Amino acid sequence: MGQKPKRPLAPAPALSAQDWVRGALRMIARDGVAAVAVEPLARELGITKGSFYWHFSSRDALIHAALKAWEEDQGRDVVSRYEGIADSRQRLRVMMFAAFEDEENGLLFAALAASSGDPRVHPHLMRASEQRLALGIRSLQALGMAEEEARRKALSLYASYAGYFQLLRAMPRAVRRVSDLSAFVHDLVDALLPSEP
Amino acid sequence: MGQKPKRPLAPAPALSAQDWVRGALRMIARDGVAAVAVEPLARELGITKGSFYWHFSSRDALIHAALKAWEEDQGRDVVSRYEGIADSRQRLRVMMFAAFEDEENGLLFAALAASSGDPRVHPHLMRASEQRLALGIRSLQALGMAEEEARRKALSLYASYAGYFQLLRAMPRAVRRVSDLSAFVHDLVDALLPSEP
DNA sequence: AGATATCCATACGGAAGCGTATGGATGAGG
DNA sequence: CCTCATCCATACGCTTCCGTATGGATATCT
Repeated sequence: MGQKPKRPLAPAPALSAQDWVRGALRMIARDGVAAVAVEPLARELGITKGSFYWHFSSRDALIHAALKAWEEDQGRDVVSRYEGIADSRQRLRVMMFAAFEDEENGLLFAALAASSGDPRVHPHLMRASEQRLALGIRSLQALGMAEEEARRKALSLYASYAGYFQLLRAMPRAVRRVSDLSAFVHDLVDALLPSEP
Repeated sequence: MGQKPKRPLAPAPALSAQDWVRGALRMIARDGVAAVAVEPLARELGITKGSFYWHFSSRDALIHAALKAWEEDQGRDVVSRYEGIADSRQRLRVMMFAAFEDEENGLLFAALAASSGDPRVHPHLMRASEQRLALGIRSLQALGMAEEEARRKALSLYASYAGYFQLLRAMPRAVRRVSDLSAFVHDLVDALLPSEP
């Protein structure tokens, strides 16, 4: 007697570094990068710091791992899913609809953008954004748009995306009661893309 | 001798609560609401906590004062500057241009939106946003737009605003090298507002 | 069974910030 | 000159978190 194993009965599946990374991403999505703290996260996972410092050398290492995982995800998506679509107009439409419909990713993006002041976040956010912007600009130019205008329009589209999820994160109810999402995106795309040839 | 008055010679102008509020707003604009800390801010002002706790009862009181000041500023601007313009199309154009051109306010808005998870920020951000959105919706309806569409378009405009400054805050150089601001806003307004009658 | 590697608990020291307590400095009024 | 209100400095206890040290538990291999 006198045992106090804390963990009920199961022999504890042993947490992996992945589990910590996923937890960190959850915390980022909820409260931003600055809120990623070792002890609170350990409590959330029902474990102690002892585990954490076995898997990671420091809090910074965890944050970097989480951001790296995020950036790789984004890159994979953009390249694999959209680069392949030949028709530029169609590619842009698909990109926009997919972007707006993936709420989880959109809210995570908003959380990272909210933490853009953090020097650990900045480079990852930068690369992901420039990749998307570049793809948008190329697509618009392929539709016969001059470079300057293509840059402006691509920025408009990207700002709309960023702002939408920023607002959704800040005041979900106010945004959702505005209207149907697909009608919203439809309007947006119709307004910002050049009309069909 | 042996005096160490720290403050050079002038008899110290005596800091006001206003000074602390302004400092808090600077810190918010730079690093978000969570970064508003008493001791660092005191150091920034070349003074100590002793002063702070004479003017304010707590850190929270300072934050609330700063947010209140911000909201009142916003409200005053919207009401006085734009409510008076009779022509709806013109009012919308003026609002958008003024909003995009006021970089300081835009970046402060972005910083507050980035801190939207903070329960102290939320109500203020909410009221300011709903006021602007409502004005946008009314203006668009006055142009003959149906309510549903007006809501969507107003949200598009507001999301563009929010996203633009979020991106400007996150990656100023990347955004600025996209193009001329006024051309950007011109494009945006032309795309999202109904064409002239 | 004994040894080794893996994974985690606990306890500690140190940093940073909040809020309080207390007293010093300065200026205005009597 | 003395007093009192205003404004600030300093020192303290408290909390939260980081990172380290150390040992315990469990599983696997031999």
